[in-house]
Amino acid sequence: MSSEPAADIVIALEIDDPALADQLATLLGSVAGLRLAAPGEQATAAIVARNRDTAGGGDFELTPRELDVLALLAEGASNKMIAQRLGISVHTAKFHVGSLLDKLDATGRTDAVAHAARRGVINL
Amino acid sequence: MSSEPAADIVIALEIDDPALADQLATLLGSVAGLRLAAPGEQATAAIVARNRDTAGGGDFELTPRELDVLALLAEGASNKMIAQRLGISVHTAKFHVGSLLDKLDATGRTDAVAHAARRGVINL
DNA sequence: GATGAAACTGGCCGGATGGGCAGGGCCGGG
DNA sequence: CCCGGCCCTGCCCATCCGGCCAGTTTCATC
Repeated sequence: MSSEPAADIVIALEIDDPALADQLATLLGSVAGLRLAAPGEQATAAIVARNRDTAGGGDFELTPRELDVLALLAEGASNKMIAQRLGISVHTAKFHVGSLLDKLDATGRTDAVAHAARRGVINL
Repeated sequence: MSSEPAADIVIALEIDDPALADQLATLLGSVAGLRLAAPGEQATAAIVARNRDTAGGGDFELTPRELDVLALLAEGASNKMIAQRLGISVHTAKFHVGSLLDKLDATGRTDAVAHAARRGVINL
């Protein structure tokens, strides 16, 4: 293995705004001596948003009930647990989870909490 | 969408480590479409240190392979996807996920990524 | 050579998950 | 009054998940 004198600086993008994140990813992707972090990778530094601008594209509105199940989802709760905690039936829990997956554009509950955490909808 | 780079992205450096800050300043200073913020200037984004020292008591010893599947887990990947991405069988993927659940004290894969994110093992 | 850890693979099975279908009630805007 | 959104519930079904059993190889250490 060719050991370079200085390893690349690994930078994680923690930007809510998809457009801005994409711009930065493009700009930084071609910079030598610097590399974007893969999901889950330990980064040296992170880029965070500074000014809170109203997100134009990825704007979604979760209903109060959906926020409830999302919080429980982040705790690793099963549909049965969600139903018990919220005093609703398992079917309704699945119903809300389904809406969450749709609105968050997630393939599963794990992906849903990851996306929500990335966008700052929930706080892990 | 023809989005023209109307204005440069202004980035503030908020790094304690002078050496790292200097490196980043040098690297980013030569990137077109992006400039560093003047002192006190309103920045679009900020770069913060993500150097987490996990040394201490509660530190996990996840094997390299387990870190691989954990990263994919954070992307919402199914066992099948993990197997394909890693070039292993679904059984082995499930095996590693099982070890992960055990070591992270999680009840499921969703709980596992939440715990891992909370403890800084991964960054979403 | 033995011993252990890590990685890998297989089968089996109960339960959870996700998506589809179908309803219902409540409430506010047009 | 009717329509739409939100919330709730039921059933069916293919798939996935997690845990159990079993085995293999490779590698480093003793």
